[in-house]
Order: sequence, then structure tokens, then C-alpha cells
Amino acid sequence: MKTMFWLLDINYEVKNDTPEIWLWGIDDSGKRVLLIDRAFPAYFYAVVEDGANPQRVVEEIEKEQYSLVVKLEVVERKFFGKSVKAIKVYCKNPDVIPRCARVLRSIEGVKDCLEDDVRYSMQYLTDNNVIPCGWHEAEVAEEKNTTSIHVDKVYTINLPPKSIEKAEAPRLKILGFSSICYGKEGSPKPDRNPVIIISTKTSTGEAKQFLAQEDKNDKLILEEFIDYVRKFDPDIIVGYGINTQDWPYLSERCRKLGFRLNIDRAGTEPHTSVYGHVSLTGRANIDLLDFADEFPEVKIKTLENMADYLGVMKIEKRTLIEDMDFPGYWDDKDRREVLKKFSMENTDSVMGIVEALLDFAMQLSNLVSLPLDHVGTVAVGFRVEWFLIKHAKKIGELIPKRIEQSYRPYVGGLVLTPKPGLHENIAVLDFKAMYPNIMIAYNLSPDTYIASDEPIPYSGVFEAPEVKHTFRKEPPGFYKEVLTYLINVREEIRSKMKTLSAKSVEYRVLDARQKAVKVITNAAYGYAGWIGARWYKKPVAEAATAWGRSTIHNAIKMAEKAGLKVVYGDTDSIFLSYEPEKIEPLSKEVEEKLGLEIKPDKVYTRIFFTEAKKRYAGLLPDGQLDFVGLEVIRGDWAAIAKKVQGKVLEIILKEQSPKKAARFVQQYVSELRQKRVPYRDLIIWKTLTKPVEEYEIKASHVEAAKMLTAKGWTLTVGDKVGYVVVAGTGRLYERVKPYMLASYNEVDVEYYVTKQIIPVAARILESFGITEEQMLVSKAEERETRKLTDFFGS
DNA sequence: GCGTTCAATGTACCT
DNA sequence: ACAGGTACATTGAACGCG
Repeated sequence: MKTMFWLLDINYEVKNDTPEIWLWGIDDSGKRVLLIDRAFPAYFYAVVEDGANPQRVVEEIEKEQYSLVVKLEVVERKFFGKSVKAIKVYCKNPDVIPRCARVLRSIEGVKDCLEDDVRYSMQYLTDNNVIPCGWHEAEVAEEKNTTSIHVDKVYTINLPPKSIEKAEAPRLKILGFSSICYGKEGSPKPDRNPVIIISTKTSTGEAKQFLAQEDKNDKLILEEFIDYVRKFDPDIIVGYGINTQDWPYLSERCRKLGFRLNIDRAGTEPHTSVYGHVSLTGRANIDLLDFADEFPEVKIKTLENMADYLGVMKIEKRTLIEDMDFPGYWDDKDRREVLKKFSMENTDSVMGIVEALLDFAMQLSNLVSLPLDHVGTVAVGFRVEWFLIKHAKKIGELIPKRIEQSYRPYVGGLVLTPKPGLHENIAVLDFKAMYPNIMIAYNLSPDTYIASDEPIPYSGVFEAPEVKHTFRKEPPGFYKEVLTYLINVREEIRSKMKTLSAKSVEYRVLDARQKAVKVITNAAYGYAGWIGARWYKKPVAEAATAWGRSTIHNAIKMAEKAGLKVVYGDTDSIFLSYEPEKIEPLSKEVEEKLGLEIKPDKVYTRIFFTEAKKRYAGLLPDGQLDFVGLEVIRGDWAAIAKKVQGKVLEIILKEQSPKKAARFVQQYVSELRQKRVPYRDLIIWKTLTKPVEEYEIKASHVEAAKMLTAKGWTLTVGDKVGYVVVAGTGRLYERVKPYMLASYNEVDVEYYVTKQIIPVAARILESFGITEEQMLVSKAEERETRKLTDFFGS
């Protein structure tokens, strides 16, 4: 019989030495199904030495009498574009591949073994074109569900599934959750601190809250939660930070209480696998925190900040409670209600965010062929890589090994020194997808690279400026083909979107798709220059930036020749005087002569540059302000400094009154000295980028982190530490305290005046001739001002 | 012995 | 665990001064 299914999750099992591929899905009638394929052999390739006789090598391998090898087959493949003879080595099961490959590597006539490092389940997907988050049709036979598999139907696959074009996902059952634990001594520990609240919400609209008992006994709440999950039987379980927090905690807590967290579809516990993601067999576990990196504008990646940014739940309307206050809230009957509300809002936020991101996640999964629960957890480089692997399989290319490389830096993009001060009517021209298009235009790829000692091919070569790397013109290389495909596909999607209503399901799916395509396109250049990449080739990345520099350089020359004043530029953008009648022909000329498309991005009514690169502020025609690089948008400055700089820039750009700006600074400093600004605006947040003990120097945030650790809080790499500077003597790092361990009256206000507010204000106002002294009021004046404001009110 | 100088360290940003 | 280019604060050792 035939069945249709949408692929949700994949895993493999080895039963009696026979590997089985398990495909978990949803069929077209909404049934949850498991399809088992027992016919896919585990294999890898032994590449035959040039000139060696493949048949002889096969015999050599056979001589080994290697019992783990099932079959040998001589095949034609390509490796970096060159035809090679290889032996496809079929193994008994995937687990023995590494051992087999090791043995075969030392056999005469075997140049190397390949694809022994590609996971069996991924080989299955890429070889058969079976695609996560995609529909398929398979020839199957129904099996009796004798095991404890939690699905409606179990099938045996007779023929590998065929992918079907159908964009829309089935109706999925989604369960969002968040949990709260009770621990008075810092971070809760699962071996002694209970789970007190678990809040859940489903895609069917059911909200539920599980509470520990009055004595904080949490056996029941956990059992009820497990029961509930199993009963609802979600396809997707989603949360925020759950891979590192909730899952390990709940899992360990259950064990401690004598039972298992059995919530998947196969009767096993959540297991942490390859990329540090938590896998729930048969379901897709999604940690939304993994997608937070897609939004660099969210500086501190908390759930409430993400929900706020995505318009899911505005932060002003949010119940917010700090971790350290949980016990206090729980212990107080009235405040417990607030804690419950907070917890439910967390889950509501989770559900809102998944609504906003799920389409993208599914499209990314579908595009690169990584299962839905994997695609979020892997680094960008691996997303690109899986997309490349999929393409390589299609064209018969063998997958290169990851080779350990030493880090060799190379020169990147060109950054112009800005013309400092204010400028009026400045347009920004951007090269469209500069690096991908350069890679296409000059056929940059590991397989087209011609080393200096190699003969120049018949088709001729492109020679990169400055670095002089050469790449053959024909035929198109691996990267060129892939990037051309991606760019074309994105254009197709975008033109199709234009024919649809923005509210339609299809439009949403296509929009998510084009975003996924864009992400992969834009990451390809970085991937090529990443030493961890299978398709790493330094000259490729180095040539791309070299052509980038020459391109922008030439564009600037053309602009100046056309009488346009260029005030700034960075990598693929040029800032110049807005004269539409000159810019129009300039774009045309650039495109014609340089072969790359350049297009106007925006026009600033007024723009301000300091003497530094990568830092400016602009006023847009609609009155909006654009801040780039400056402290006002940086996450590691106290809010007071950011506010002051933002306001100063606003006054400068909108009113052009440095004096007024200086007066504002004076006023603010005065407010601060009177401690009239909120305490939380004094917190400085910095990320721990390595384990505390590995720091070579004493740093403020690290010292603050140590204080928290001493109090029982667990801090890990990537965590943000918030501290304030308190009064005292000695080095700065000796005068900091975690903000929750300090009080306002300890704060060293003068530090904030001289090291936070004044420098960031001066950065702007200096270029208008205003000195630091002019931003400060003398102490005597200060006292006078205070008397007056006290008298008249401020 | 003590203040000054400057390279190194660390973080976060831009394209 | 995609790239390089850049700004800036702070540390800590070298340096200079008698």
C-alpha cells in the first residue's frame, strides 16, 4: 500500500545487527505514524589511488576477510570536481563504520576513506532525498505495533519514500511549557530543590498549571505533567532555554524521586545528542533560545525581551520576577498568585514566539535537511554545510572530510574613515549580496581554484586583485552552482509572494522560506573561510574580500568622478551626497563596469560621524533616528549613559543645538547625583565569554560573577552578569557588586558621572567644541540648583 | 617606592 | 564551531624618576 506522510523526526536503531531507519511523521489524514526502513545499508567510500586498479583493491580488501563488511562495489564519483574511482563499502551496521574505515585506510591502493564521518540517518535523508518538514509518499506495509511505540500506525517501508511538492505542513499539536523551581541558596539544584510550577499551553488553546504541594513536595506535579504530555501527545514541545535548563533539571529531578521522565513516543527519556540538543524520540523538541541569535537587535536574550521584540507580549505589560525572588513569592500566599501569573506569562510568551518562528524553523529544516529539533541547535556553519552536502549528493560529489587546519587570518573588507561632523542629505548605496555575487561572478570555489604551480586551463582564469589567486572561468564550480541556485530560488519565491495576499498561509510559508534561503546564502562566504568547514579554502574567502575591496574602491572613484561627495563606506556600502540625477547613472555605470548590482538603501536627512569608523547616527526623513555602533545601542553600558547619548544625538540631529544638548547633560548629571534615576538604570551587563577561572586579568563582570557563584548561583559561559559600581578604593574590579547584592546607597555615583555619562556625551559634543567641563556643573552650582529644585520642584 | 605609559585583554559592535 | 575590521575601557607590567 501507499501512504503519504510529513516528516517530523528521524532516528535509527540497530536491532540484531540490522540497522533500522525510523521516520516519525503525520499522514495526510492526521494520523501519527512511524515508518521503518530496514533496507538502507550503512556504508562509506574507499577512494582508490590514481592509477590503481579498483578491482585489485577490492580483492585486497576481501583478503582482509573483514567480517564487518557486507559488500563492495566499485563506483564512479567526483571529488572536488575531479572524477575518481571509489569503492562503496557496505557495512553490517553504522556502528562499525569507524573501525572499518580505519582498517581500510591502510590497505594498499586506498587513497583515503570518505563519508565514514557522516551519520547514518543523515546519509539516509540525503541519499534518498527524504526531507525533514516535507511531504513524502512511500510504498509500505502495515506492521503490528507490538512495541511500546506511541503512534497510530507503524509501517514497514518497502521502497524509499519519494518527496512530494506540498508547502503546507499538517496541523501539528504543539505543547509549550515553562517551569519554576524553588531554591533558597542560589540556583536551584535538582538533587535537593523541588519544581514548584509547570505551566503549559497547547496549540488547541488549553492552558494548564501544575503546582507542587503545600510542603513543596513535587512528586505529583511531575507525574501529572508527564501524564498530561503523554495524553496530549504533542508533535512539538517548545520552551525557552529548555535544552540547558528545564530538560536536564526535570530529568534529574524525576530520577531523584524514583521515576523516569518518559514523555517521548518511544518510551525513553530525553537524551542529549550530537549538538547538545535534547531529543525526544518521535517528537520535535524546540528550544526557542536557539533562534535568538537570528535577532542581533535583541541584546539580552531573555524570554521577555524576545517576546517584546517580536510583539508577542510587550514588556511593560509583563509580570517580571527575578529568579532569586521565587522562594519569597512562593512562600507568601498572596504573592504566590503573582508568581503563578508570571509563570503562565512565560508559557504564553513561548507560544507566541513559536507562532512567530515556527514557519522559519521548518523551512530552514526543510532547506538544509536537518531534522526540526536539530536545525536550531547547530551553528550556522553546519546549516550551510548540510545544505552543501545535500547538493553534493545530488551531483555525485563525495563529501570531503573535516580536516584540522591551523588558523590563518586574511584581509577582509575595506572601511573608509568617515568625514567627521554633520552632513545633510546623505544617501547610502549598498552592493546587493556582495560576497555571494562576487563568488558567482568570479567562479570562486575550492574546485575551481588554480594553484600557482598548476597549468592555466583552456577556459582561462579570473585573477583576484592584490592577492593574485586564480580561479578557472569554466565550468562553474561548486559554490557558484549552489549560490546561483539559492539566489534564483529566492527571487522566484519573492515574485510568487507578490501574487499572494500577505495574510494567506502560503504567503507566510514562502516568506519563511525566502528568509531561510537568505540566511544560507549570506553565510556561504563566511563558511568558505571557516577552518572547520569541509569545503574550506582560504584563497576562496581571501579572493572574495579582495574583489570586494577593489569593487567598492572603483565604485567610489566613479562616484567622485560624477561629482558626488563620498563621506563614508564600509565593505559593501558607500555614503554620498544625495543627488538623484547623478546617483541613477552612477548605479548603472557601476553595474555595467563592475558586474555587481548596487542599489540605494536609504537617505539620511542629516547624519553625524565622529572620527571613528563604524559609529554614526542619522536622521531619516520620517524623523526616525538610526544609531550605529555608538554606546547608545551597546549592551555593555549602563542605561543612564545610553539614554544620555541618545538624547544628545537627538538634540544634535533634530535641533542642531549643542548648547541645549550640553544643558541636558548637566541636568541629567544633577539628577543622577541626587540619585533620582532608577537603580536598574545603573546596572552594567557583560557576558561571560569563558569559564571564570580562565580569565587572564581581573575583570569587573568576572569578579561580580564570582560573588554570585559564592552565593550558590551557577553561571556558565554565555551568561550575562549585571553589576553596579559601589563606592570604595582600589581598582574598578574591586568596587563592583552584582546588582542584586547591592543597594542604591552603596553606589559610586561619581563613577557613573565620570566614566559613563561624560565620556559618551563628550564623544558627540566634543566635535562641537563643547568641553567636558561645560557638561558638568561645579559642586557649588550643583548645591544651588538643588536648593532651587527642592524649593520649586523639578 | 610611586605615578605614568602602553601593550594586552576583553567585550561588543559593523558589514 | 561562518569571516575580518574596529572602538573603547581596563588591567598590569614595564618604565622613568632620582
